[in-house]
Formats: sequence, C-alpha cells, structure tokens
Amino acid sequence: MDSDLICEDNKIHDEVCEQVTVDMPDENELYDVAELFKIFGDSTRIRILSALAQAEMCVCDIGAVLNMTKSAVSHQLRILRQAKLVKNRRNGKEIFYSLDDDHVLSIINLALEHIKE
Amino acid sequence: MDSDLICEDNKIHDEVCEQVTVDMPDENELYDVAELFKIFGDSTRIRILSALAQAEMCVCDIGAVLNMTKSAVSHQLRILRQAKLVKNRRNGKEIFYSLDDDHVLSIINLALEHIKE
DNA sequence: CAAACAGTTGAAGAATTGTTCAACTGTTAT
DNA sequence: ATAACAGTTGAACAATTCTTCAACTGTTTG
Repeated sequence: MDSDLICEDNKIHDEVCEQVTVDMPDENELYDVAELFKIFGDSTRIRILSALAQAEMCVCDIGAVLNMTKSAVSHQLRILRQAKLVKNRRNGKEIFYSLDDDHVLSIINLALEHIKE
Repeated sequence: MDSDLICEDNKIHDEVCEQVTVDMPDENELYDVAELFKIFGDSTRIRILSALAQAEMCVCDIGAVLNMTKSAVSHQLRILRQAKLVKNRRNGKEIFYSLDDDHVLSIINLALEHIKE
C-alpha cells in the first residue's frame, strides 16, 4: 500500500490529487451517507418502505403484503427504526409503523427515476 | 410463513392490505432500486464517486487520494462501471475515470442533505 | 389467571461482499 | 526486444448480513 500507490512523478497528477484531496467532503459525512445507502440497499427494506409510503401498517400486515414472516419483518423494522427512517406507535396488541420523514421517499423516488432510462 | 402471517380476521386490515398490495410499485423496479443503493452503500465507492465528482482521474491517482491499493480501487471501479455510474477512457498507459451521469451526484447530495439534520 | 395473539429478540447457518495477494494484459520508452 | 509502469483479474480469507427457528415480552379477552 506504499510502493503500490503513486503514478510516476508527474506534477500535473500531483496537483490534481492535492486539489481533490482538499476539496473532498468530510470523511465522516461520506461514511454516514454510505451507511444510509446500505440500509436502502436491500430489497426487503425498500419494499417495506414502499408499503409504508402508502399506509401506516402493523407488523402482521406488512408481513402479509410482502409475504414474509413477522420475525423477518421485525428484524428489518428494527434496522429502519435505528436509522430513524420509520417510527411506530402502539395500539393495543398491535404496533403501527409509518415513515418517519418525507425525505425518505424523495430519495427513493429519485433513484426510481434514475432506474427508468 | 403461512400460519405465521395474517392478523386476526379483521376487515379493516384486509382492506388496507389489499389496497397497499395493489398500489405497490413494480417488484422488479424496487429490486433494481435496491441494487443501485447497494452500490452506493459502501464508503469506498462513495469516496471514489466523490473524488470523481471533482475531477476526471486515473486509477493510480484515485488510489493516492483515497489511500488504497490500485487493485482495490480497480475492483470497485469495475462494479461502478457495470452499474453505469462511471465511464472511462484510455490515454496511453493510463485509464481515466469520470462520472457517467450527473444523476449520480444529485442522489448523493440528497442523501448528504438528509444526513445533516 | 390463563389462553391467545402481536411483536421482539438472540443464536445459528448460509450467502454475499470487500480487501489482499500474485499473476496477468497492455502500453510506452530505452 | 525488454524493462517499467498502469491497470485488471481470480482465488482466498475475513467480515458482514439476511433469514429462520425457538423462546421470549406485552397486551387483550374469556
């Protein structure tokens, strides 16, 4: 990872590298962005979010709509909850989930647009 | 995955489920969106894309800026290439990479906005 | 209080993924 | 032609991740 790195000595390359290095967004921000995308990067979770985009739903019903066990749904909902992408409220035995933020949908929709090309 | 599924017989639930099922986006589209996000969901790739957002660069220089081996960079570039997120052109010994599409950046930037809250 | 249902949780196993290493291709310069 | 450099590739290994299963908590109802 040392002798393997740099192109032959070349001022133009060095200048570009330095400029890009300086202008790079904050390392931690990029890390957080990647973490966010990692959560979107699973078809099960995207399907859950798409379902919740249409109606507040309980775990059981999400499972019914997506043909998954309650357990599998619950595991994914925990991840979505920790990422603050969904919120929930209890009503008797049932726990209803909904999107936490409209931002979530705009990101998915932007990606959907990109796909259709 | 059968007896585990549906809430107690309840017309309201059934109606919501049916409506959501009908209105769900196409299964394959959601799958493709998840695949796209999966590619964004790695900090190495996000860093590469962020670097390329600022300047066209060769593999060596990307490695220098991000402190990675050429091999690791190349492996990730292949994934980005296959997803049509970056394009390349050869110039002598060097191969210069750049973003394939401005769409790419708007998705990342939207996510960056979401992060900052 | 006991049964029934909604939901959560942890462990286990399979599958996927990212990096490294070594060997390879392709281009340039001596 | 051969050495040197830029880049790619496949195998191997470690690490992460998703689902299933079984056991658990919490709430309602008989």
